[in-house]
Amino acid sequence: MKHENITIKDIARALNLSYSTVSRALKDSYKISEATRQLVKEYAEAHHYRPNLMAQSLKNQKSRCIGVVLCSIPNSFFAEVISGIESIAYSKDYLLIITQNLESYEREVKNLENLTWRSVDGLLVSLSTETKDIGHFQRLHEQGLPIVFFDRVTDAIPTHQVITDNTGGAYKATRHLIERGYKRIATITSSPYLSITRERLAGYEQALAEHNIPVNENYIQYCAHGGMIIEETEAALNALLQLPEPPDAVLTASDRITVGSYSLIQKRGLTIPNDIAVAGFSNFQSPELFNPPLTTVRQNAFDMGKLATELLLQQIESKRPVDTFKKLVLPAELIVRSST
Amino acid sequence: MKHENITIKDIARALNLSYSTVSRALKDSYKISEATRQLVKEYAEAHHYRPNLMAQSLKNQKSRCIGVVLCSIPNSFFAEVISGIESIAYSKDYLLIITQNLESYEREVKNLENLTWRSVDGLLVSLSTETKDIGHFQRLHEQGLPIVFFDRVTDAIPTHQVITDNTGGAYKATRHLIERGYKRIATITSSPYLSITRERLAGYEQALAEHNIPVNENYIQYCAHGGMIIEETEAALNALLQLPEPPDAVLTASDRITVGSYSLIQKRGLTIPNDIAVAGFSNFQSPELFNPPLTTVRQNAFDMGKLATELLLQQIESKRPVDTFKKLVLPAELIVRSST
DNA sequence: TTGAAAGCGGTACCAG
DNA sequence: CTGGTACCGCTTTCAA
Repeated sequence: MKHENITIKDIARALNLSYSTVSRALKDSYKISEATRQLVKEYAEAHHYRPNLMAQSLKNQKSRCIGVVLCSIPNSFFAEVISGIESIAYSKDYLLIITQNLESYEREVKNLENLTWRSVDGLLVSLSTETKDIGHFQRLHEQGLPIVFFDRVTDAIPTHQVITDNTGGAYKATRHLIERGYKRIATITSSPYLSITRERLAGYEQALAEHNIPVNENYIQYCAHGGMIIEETEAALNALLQLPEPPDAVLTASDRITVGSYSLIQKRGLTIPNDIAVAGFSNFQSPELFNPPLTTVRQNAFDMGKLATELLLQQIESKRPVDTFKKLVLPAELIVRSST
Repeated sequence: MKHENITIKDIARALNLSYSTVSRALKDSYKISEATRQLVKEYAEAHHYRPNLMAQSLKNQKSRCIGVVLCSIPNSFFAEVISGIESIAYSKDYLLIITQNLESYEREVKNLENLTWRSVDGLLVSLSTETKDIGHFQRLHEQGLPIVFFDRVTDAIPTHQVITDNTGGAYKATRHLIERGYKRIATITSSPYLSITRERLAGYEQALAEHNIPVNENYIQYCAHGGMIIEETEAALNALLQLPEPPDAVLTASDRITVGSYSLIQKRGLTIPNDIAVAGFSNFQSPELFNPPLTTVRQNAFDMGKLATELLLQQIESKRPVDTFKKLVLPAELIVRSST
């Protein structure tokens, strides 16, 4: 009842052809007469023929599904990435299976099992903050499953990567703070396992080094779950403010840490930027509406999703195995507002 | 290479049984001896047997996919809804196909075609602002495809619905404005085609009526695309501010309209709430960080996604056709902050 | 209780 | 260039 869709057999019967001829005509296979091809195509068109994807999948061992592995869908950065992924996937008739792990290694593994069960044709992955061991991805990669990492990547698996110029972004923000005259610049960053943490820290340290400011280890605070748990951000902030020489500026290295810190600082009655300046990585839609307007390092999340998907589909559809991999680095944009 | 998964045939061969026996044993079919059932199940377990979903789909004409139709993935409200949908769908091994139409009727229709081609088992739908004619959904519904509408619903199709108490939310916000002493309360709302627009308008008018304030049609402005296009919000705001008696408060009826208005009002150099107060429907994560902190009507987006999905799956898996439909109404929460 | 076989809708090989 | 047929993995009648 639900799908009284026309099938190849219907066409064959109607046109007095064999199934195989119809199938070939539809796929523009080389050895087929122009006449039959025309005939079949016209009939198919007229009757709204759409190949049954389940049958195709079963036969071809391809599902035209791509799996997405990330920590949180409503996170503004990842929501934008998904939007970018959707734009490409959908235009190429690929289906998206989106999973979120809420920064849990266990859920990441479980989601991955589900995705492979669904026999996805490829994977777009941004690692969870808890993920130290990437064996689960390694195994799939060795079995030949195309994987593209984005944002939170790993170099342990040879694949395409799409990331932001995190080092450059952190560098620009830190240099900006230095130039504004701040002397004691701290940073609250994400899990030390993550590539983005290392990269952003590198930019932070590079800017300090260029201005002959020694790195003070006390000024570097980690949030094991990227600020998903507000208590983490609070602990980090407390640790900073309780120092004998508390920082006069802080670079926050993720969306949730940025917003969490902003809120916590204000709750403590401190004034931004007079008591402490804040610059943060954030893809919030309206940081200019914040009080005070927030200086942000913005990532191009939509394009990241698009590019990662393009690379993945390219690899999925490539005839011969891909063995040279690209690392795409998107620019990070520093937007100075009055919080610094 | 990629999927050296064990199949039913492998089990049958190993255990010297027929395919059909194995299949039945695995599904706890009634006529099967306890002994064989045990044997098969243990072997399957031990060898990590997972049924091939593509084969199952083809045979059962069920894809275990549900399609999601909405306007914009990164919109904070919908992103949260998706997160709720994911939480249920994934726990029940359903796959999610998410489409976004950017408030375009044409894209909505096109996406719907793609979804039905994918033979989804059911649909979760929130209409686009442009959608006046719902024939495309009607046809599918008549063919027996389960559909659940959420947020932006239609009464023209008998199905489950999950919505927010929009009328109550708008009523509470408007009453709050009246009680605060504002006299000329305007509203900028979404497309007149949408259920949420009508419902929110009803609440607005109810509050005015209860306080014997006549409705001034000039104080009601529509944004045809729900504020997705900033120019719409700007035009609406201009229309209000150019009135001989411009409003001293405004109720904004969607996330994007709220944020857009906030930004535009500030750009004009007006002070909130002194020059004009703002209360708005919004699921932004941190309206308390705004300048000034924003009074919001908040919806329970995550639960909306969860409930809608539960209703849909219930219907999909129900043996006999469902003919009584629920309309679930979630509470709207007014959170007063200093913008009013 | 179990087995054999048809079929879901395509694809691709082999013959002709 | 076209037709016949086996098969992808699973479900489900029909017989035994």
